[in-house]
Amino acid sequence: MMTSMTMTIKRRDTGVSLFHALSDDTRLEIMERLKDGERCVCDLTEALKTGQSRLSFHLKVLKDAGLITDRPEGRWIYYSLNREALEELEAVVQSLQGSRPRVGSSSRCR
Amino acid sequence: MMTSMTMTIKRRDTGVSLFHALSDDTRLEIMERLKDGERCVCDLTEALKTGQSRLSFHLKVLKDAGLITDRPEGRWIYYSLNREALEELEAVVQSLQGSRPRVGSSSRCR
DNA sequence: ATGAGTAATCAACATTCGTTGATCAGTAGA
DNA sequence: TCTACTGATCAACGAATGTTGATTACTCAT
Repeated sequence: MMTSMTMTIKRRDTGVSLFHALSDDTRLEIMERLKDGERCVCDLTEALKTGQSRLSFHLKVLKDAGLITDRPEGRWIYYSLNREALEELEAVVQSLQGSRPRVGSSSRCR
Repeated sequence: MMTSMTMTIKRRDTGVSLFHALSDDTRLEIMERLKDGERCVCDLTEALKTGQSRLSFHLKVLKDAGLITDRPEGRWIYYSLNREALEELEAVVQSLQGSRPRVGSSSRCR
């Protein structure tokens, strides 16, 4: 549990990698598609109408960030959302919203 | 108010630009600093111990994404968080978490 | 074993992003 | 007006990211 309102260095790193993974239209659309349940790469290729290696690249980015997981079955590989990573993401966002400015906390330049 | 669980194209675009703006350590640290209240560029330059043009570049990215606003006063410019953009961000994150997979919604490849 | 299907990886290339130092525009004070 | 100061913008460069087509590894069916 995170008690401090100040984001730790570790949490900032986590935030940077989560935000980076989501900072692409194709990857956000992949996340969208996975909300309904797991999907194999062939489904996604068809749904997104894109090349296989391109999709594979983006899946890797999401997987490396921990946002999705994969499960091989036969000759297919199924991808799913990782709900824990999304909770972590929400925590990062909330820590950005967290504190309210203290009265008189504005700096004064002279 | 967004009713559909499906992210619209517009919301995806918003998401991409918000996530991109936050996908950098320096920018996340700027957001951190602004949580306490508005700060002028000179304060931030000193706090982050970085060059002026570099900081200005990152402030512009955050501002273009709508995450911060600026207010000129005399020869200084004060930056603040834009709470609305943070709420928008939270909404995007929640829409990623939104639905639970329906039973039997997994695709089956044959 | 062979052939077809699925998906990861690689190399090459193009595009985008971040950094640096210089210049420019605006403001305040002498 | 002249000077000092703050901060945006620009050009040049290098680094990181995304795209494409080809290759590779693996599984399944025949």
